[in-house]
Amino acid sequence: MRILLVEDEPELASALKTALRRYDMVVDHAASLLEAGDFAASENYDAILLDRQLPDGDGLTLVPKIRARGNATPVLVLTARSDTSDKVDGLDMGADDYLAKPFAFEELLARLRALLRRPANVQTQVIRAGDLAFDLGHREVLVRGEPLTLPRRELLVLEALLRRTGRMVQRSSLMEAVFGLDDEIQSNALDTHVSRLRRKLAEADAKVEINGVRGVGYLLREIS
Amino acid sequence: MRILLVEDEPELASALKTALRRYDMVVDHAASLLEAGDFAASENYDAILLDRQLPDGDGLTLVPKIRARGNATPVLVLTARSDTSDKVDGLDMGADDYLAKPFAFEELLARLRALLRRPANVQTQVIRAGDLAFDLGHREVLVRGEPLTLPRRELLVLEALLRRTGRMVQRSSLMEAVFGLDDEIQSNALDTHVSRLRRKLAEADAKVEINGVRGVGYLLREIS
DNA sequence: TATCGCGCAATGCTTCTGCAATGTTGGGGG
DNA sequence: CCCCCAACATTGCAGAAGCATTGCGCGATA
Repeated sequence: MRILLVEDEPELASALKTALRRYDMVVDHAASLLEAGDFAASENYDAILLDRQLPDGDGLTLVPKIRARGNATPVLVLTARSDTSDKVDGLDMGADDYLAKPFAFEELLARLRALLRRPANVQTQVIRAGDLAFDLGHREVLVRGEPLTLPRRELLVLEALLRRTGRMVQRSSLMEAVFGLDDEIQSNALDTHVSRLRRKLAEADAKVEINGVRGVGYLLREIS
Repeated sequence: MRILLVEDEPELASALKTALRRYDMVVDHAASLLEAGDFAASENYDAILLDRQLPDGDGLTLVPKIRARGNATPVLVLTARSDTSDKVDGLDMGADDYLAKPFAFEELLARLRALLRRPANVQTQVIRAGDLAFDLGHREVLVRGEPLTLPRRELLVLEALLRRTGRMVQRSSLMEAVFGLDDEIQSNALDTHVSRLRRKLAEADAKVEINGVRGVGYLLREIS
C-alpha cells in the first residue's frame, strides 16, 4: 500500500510517516501543494492524506485538479477547521473523508482502512500460493498455519509478487511497490531483499519459489 | 473503464448497468456462461463482475477458463451464498474479491475501485496467436496460461512478429525492432535469435510457427 | 545500548548474445 | 535436369552483462 502524505508541518509529517510505516505502508511525503501535485501525477497511490493549510494555498484545491486528470484515488482531508460547512466543501470538491485536527492516530488509521476497504473486523482477503497464506488485512504470512515473520521490505516484495502469482512482475513495478520516492536507492537493494526472502521461503518450505527473469523482473511460482 | 457484467437476472443486471454507467464505465452484459466466455475472449476488460448462479452453470467455472487463456482481468464474484468455504473456493479459483448478495451498491463500487486501483491489475494490451498470449505491458508470454520466459532479444523478435501475425515482416524492420538503431550488428544474430525462439515455441507446443521467406523476411503463422 | 533492518558494495556465478563455422535449402542458370 | 551459389538454419563458444549472495556498518527501534 502506497500513501501520499501532504503536510507542511515537519513534526506531524514525520510522526505520521513513522506511524504509517508501522502498518507496512510506503509513504511519500509532500510539504507543499506544488510538490503534492507532481507526486500525485507521477505515481499511483492507494490513498492521499491531505492537509488543508499549506504554504502555497488550500490543500483542497488539489482534489479537483487530480480528479480532472481522471485520478480516483481516495482522499482523506486533515484540517484544523472543523465546522460543518468546511466538511461539506471538502466532500463537494471530491474528497472522500474528512478528519479534524487534533485527531487520534487510531481514528486516522480506521478511516484510512475504511477508504481502502480493508476493515479489520470484516473477513480480510487472503492470497494463497503453495503452502503460503498472506493475510492482507492483518499483514501476516502463514506457512501451513505457522506464522512466518518477515521484515517490512521483504513483506512488500512478497505481497507484490503474490498479487501476481505465476506471472511476471516487472522490476520497475516491484521497485514502486517496495520503495518510496525519497528512499533514494542506488544499489541492488531490491535484489538483496529478493535473495533474503528466497532463503526464508526455502527454509520455511513454503512450496513457492521466486524466479528472476533477466532484463524483465521476477515471478513467484508454486512448486510441488 | 470497461466492465463485463455477467448476471442472468434481467432486473438486477439492468440496474447495475445503469448505475455503473453513471461512473463512466462502459458495461457489456452477458446473461449466460457461454456468452460471458465469448465476451471475455474477444475483448479486453478492466474488470469482470460475475454472478455464480447462471442458467448454464456455476459462474465460478469461468474464472479458471479465462485464466488459462492468459487473461488476468480482476474478477469480482457476486453470490447469494456467503459462507466462508464458498469465499475460499472463489478466491482459490482465481477470483479477486467476493461480495454476498444482497449488497449495497456503494460497497460494490468501492470494491470495484479497489480492484481497479491495484497497480498489478492495470489492464495491458495482450496479443494472442495459437496458444500464445503476449502481455505487452508486463513483457510476459503465456502458453495456455503457463508462463514462458524468454530472453530480451527473443522477446523482441516475438513481439514484432506477433504484431503482424500471419503477415510478412521485412528483415530490415525486424532488425530495427530487435536491435534498435544504436546496436551495430554485423552478423547473423537475428537468424540466431529466430532459431532459438523457434525451438522454444516448438518445445512449449505454442501452436505457432515462424516461416522464413528468402530475400524478404519472416512471418509467424498459427498452426492447428 | 543491544538488536534488527536495510542499503551498499565486492564477489562469484548464470545466462544471454554476438559471432563464426558448418549444415541445409531452394532457385536460377548452364 | 542438375549443379552451384546465395540465403537461411543451427550450434558451440567466449566475452559481457545482469543477477545472486554475503558480510559489513550505519541508523533506526525498543
